[in-house]
Amino acid sequence: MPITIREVAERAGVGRGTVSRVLNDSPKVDPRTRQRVLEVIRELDFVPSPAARHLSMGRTMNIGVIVPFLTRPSVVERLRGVEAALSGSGYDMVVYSAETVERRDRVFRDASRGHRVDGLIVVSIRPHDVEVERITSAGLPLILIDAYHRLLPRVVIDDVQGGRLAARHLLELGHRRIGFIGDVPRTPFHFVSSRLRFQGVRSAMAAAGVPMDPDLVATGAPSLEVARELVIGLLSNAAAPTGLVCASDTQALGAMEAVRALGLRVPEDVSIVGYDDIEVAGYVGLTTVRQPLFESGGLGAARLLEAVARGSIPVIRETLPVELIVRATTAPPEA
Amino acid sequence: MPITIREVAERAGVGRGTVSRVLNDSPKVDPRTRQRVLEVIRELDFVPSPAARHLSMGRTMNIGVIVPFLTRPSVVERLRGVEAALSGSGYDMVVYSAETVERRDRVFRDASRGHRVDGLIVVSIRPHDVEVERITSAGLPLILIDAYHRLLPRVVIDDVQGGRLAARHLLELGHRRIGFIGDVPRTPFHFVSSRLRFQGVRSAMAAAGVPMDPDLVATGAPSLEVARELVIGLLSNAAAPTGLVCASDTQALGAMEAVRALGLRVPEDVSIVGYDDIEVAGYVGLTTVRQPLFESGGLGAARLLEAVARGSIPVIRETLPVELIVRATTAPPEA
DNA sequence: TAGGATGATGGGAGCGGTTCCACACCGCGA
DNA sequence: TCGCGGTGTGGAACCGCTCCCATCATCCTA
Repeated sequence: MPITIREVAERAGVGRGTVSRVLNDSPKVDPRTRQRVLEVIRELDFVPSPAARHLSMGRTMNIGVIVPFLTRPSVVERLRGVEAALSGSGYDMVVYSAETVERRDRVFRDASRGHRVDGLIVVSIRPHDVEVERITSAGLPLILIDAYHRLLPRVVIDDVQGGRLAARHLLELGHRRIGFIGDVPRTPFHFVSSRLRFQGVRSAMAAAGVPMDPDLVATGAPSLEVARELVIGLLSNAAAPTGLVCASDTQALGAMEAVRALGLRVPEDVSIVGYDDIEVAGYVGLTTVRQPLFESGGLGAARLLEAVARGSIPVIRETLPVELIVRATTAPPEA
Repeated sequence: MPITIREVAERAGVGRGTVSRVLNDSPKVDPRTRQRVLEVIRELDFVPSPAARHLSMGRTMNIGVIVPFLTRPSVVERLRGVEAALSGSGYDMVVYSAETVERRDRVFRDASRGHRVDGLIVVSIRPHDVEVERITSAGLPLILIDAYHRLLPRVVIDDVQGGRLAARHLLELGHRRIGFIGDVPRTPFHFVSSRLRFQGVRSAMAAAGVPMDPDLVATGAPSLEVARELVIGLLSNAAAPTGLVCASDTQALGAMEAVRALGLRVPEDVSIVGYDDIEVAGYVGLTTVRQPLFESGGLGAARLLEAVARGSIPVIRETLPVELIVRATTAPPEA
């Protein structure tokens, strides 16, 4: 049975209120008394019960993080950022993972109902209006990372710019027939990054006065295998693309495999640009767009903590920049 | 201000005790009363406060998970398994990440002191004896995943067998000069899997009557780059290995890069076996050892939940099997 | 019809903290 | 010497729930 504040008080010969005051370092405690209490606390290895503290203060010292598939490296990286920012703040990180569509809704209810957490971070998922309504009306601070909602604060990464950089790079190399491999347009989670990246590609093309051929755009589940099949389809086309922008490195790897499967070469026959800069990207020499994933998680968490401390809703709409990493999968088109 | 049990009781015209009984579906409640209470609960969208519940029951409904680097895909995969097993159990998952050595100790203290969690899962880290002592004497159920301690229950994967399978595969192909690329022997986290895998390699070699050349063993940080340098060193040797077993796929990728950097070919000049079967392994055709990572997390969490329910310590020492996935990076040695 | 067994219920106590109020004690000036 | 304000302090009340005990209604049996 763990030590309670009462035993500390007895042992130190003071009242429970005084111990509490020491714990919350309230100013009105005699230095000598404080010293004595602190000694007893150390001696007994006393740690106040979070549950009791929460009950009387109405705060839980938990921050909830709702994430989609932990299989996505980008999600994990953001989660790491959140964890790093939370660590040392006194807040614990409670992870709610919405791996499947059915779990999505339950996770939102679990996380936002009752008094489970003091604040909520939602990564890469767009909450429904009713969820937003419930959460905000419950006074629960909420921040989105890599997601958009007109009523909510967010930290996002400049996906449009990322797509633009990728396409512009190919254009500058001299490519004209540029394709795009993206995520399916409408997912139950409302992932939007792929769409935004595509938007960036289009805008770069438009700026360069190069028409975008809709036949060179293909979407599907963001797996290596699906991407490979999509790209095989594109390349079998009469007017095949000479350059491809992919919405993720995983898909870019699939694209590379497709090119090779057709007996073609990267970058001589087809240039490929990925997105994410995952570890193997460097290994295979993939030209890609790097995003500050870790930082986005950290920034979101930091802003949320401020809001929780102030008891207000976070105010931030920040867009972090991306960076093009040129490696070996892009080159001027032959012929 | 959220609804409390008192308001539900008033509105339903019953006592608080009765509402509590309904919530915990205790048998002794008249069906009609229960019905009425449930209606009011739904009507008011009432959710009992976890903090209050915890305080009076002495349970927090939190399970703590201590993990090392979330950058390791294997750790994330196990975490997914834990999360899946916890989901729907009513328990929330609190993640403590020990990214750095300094944080390691603090994380253990945070997680085990006070009444923060009802049970603890430690992934891939070996707790110190004093930590074990403190946690168990506090009556906190604890289970290790991918780690060993003589006093603690565990779920591990058969690393020795994995190493053995990998080496045996190379031996059967006719290799005799077999090397090993592993993790540094002593890390602050006490990672042991690399060592066990090496042990398996040795035992397979011994069983086949093939001597193991200590010059063909190299260890270093488990990154692609470090592995590449190590392998370049090995291959520059007078009597270079024809086959390599690597303690992780990441290292195997580094090894492949090294082989190529030296103008040699995989598998014609050097056969390579990885470990983990991460996503890109299939992509690059890496022969590797697949382990039930997700399952190990799930099994550990399930056993812990049972123990928490029974109020006892978990009793399990389970070793899960591995599987060799033969792809394109292994072949009989030339010459 | 009285008495006992049984089942359903109300409500007090307690979980371990925080907060607030009352009070003891101090030094001060009148 | 007395009264005053300020400072530290002890302890009651409370946070929202569970648990347990006492109470009461009901039904069965002698």
